[in-house]
Amino acid sequence: MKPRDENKIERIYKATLKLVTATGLAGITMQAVAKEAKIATGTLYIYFENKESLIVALFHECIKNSQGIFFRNYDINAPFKVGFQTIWSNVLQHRISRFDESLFMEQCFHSPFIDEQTKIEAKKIFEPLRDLLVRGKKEHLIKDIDNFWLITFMIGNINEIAKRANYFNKKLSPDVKYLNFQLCWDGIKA
Amino acid sequence: MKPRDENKIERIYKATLKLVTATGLAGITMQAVAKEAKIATGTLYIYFENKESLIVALFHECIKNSQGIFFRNYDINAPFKVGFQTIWSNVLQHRISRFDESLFMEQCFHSPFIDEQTKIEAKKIFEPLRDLLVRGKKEHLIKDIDNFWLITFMIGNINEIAKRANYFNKKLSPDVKYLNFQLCWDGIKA
DNA sequence: TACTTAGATGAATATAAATTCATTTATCTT
DNA sequence: AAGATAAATGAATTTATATTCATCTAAGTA
Repeated sequence: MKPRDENKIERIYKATLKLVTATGLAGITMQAVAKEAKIATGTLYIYFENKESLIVALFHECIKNSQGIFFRNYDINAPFKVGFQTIWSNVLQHRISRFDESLFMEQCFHSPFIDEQTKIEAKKIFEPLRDLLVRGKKEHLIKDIDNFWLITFMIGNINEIAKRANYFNKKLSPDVKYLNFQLCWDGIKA
Repeated sequence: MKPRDENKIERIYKATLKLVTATGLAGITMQAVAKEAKIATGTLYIYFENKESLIVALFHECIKNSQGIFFRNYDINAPFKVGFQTIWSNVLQHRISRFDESLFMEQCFHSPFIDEQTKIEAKKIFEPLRDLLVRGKKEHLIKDIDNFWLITFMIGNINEIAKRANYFNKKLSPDVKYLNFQLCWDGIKA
């Protein structure tokens, strides 16, 4: 038998992300994906049952990728601010280096493809961050505000940096990253 | 001759926004819009040349609506913090009360429907805010950081509050608004 | 009141996109 | 090396969606 070309799924994902970045979820077609991935349209259906399952599979892949990055080098025993800054940097790093995946996930959240249950699952990524924030409040290092709003503040901040950096083609030097972190930190600190 | 029912355009816009909120730009069809607006599909084409021009027209309508709200009650001669808080509140108010419009505009930015020139035009809304921030820096009230990042910080903050408030069905009481403004203000203040 | 004009309708048509499938190709097994 | 098996292809088919148009309706005008 002929074995599968195991790079093909990767190629299909890449192609889909590229097209979604260019034209949005509304603009992609299976033919365009196939062409971009340099395979025949029929081949898509060997790897994915249909368009919806391609998108759902890619969504889960993106979630998995982000999990691997968000808590990299995060030491639960490090001082609060160190841990917080590590996660902040990781999430920003993720949004920048995998901008197309971030955009794709965001569009999926408001599409007919992803069901409610999946959305709820996807939110659980941030559990360790919640624990850290509780600790920060106990240690009186940050404002005593509901985690919900602290995370809203932090994530909103990071998402917009990534979006506008990408959109306006801004380079995120260490200085610029530091300055942005400072805005976020001064906001939440006690 | 039979006159146009001038409420019809409004009904079509409402229907489109409702559907985009529910299923994203990727999910809408002209038939669904017509059904939601309780008119015949053919009637859509009396008011709009085609699907694209419906979306483009609605996009411009949304931009216009936001302009009217962002600088309401904004007094250019008021103290810096007052002016800043007025704009912050207005933008948040807009994002909340016209959440569907905000979502629609955001999706349009990454869709095949809106061209580059239109996107650039749409960004000009915030001009008066830029002037205010320059003044705040001159008066040493806020950090001496490029406007680009200050606006990124402020808008990212507001957008995420609106999104998560909507998504998790959170009520934004004056207390919660104040607490969120405090996070933003402590971030940018000198 | 009869006539004219433009809006409204929704079934019919055109177009575009998703999906299938007969055929070809590549690799493995014996 | 021949046969078996599954991948790959892309044209053909099906399905979905955009758009048109013959017909009807309502309001204005003479």
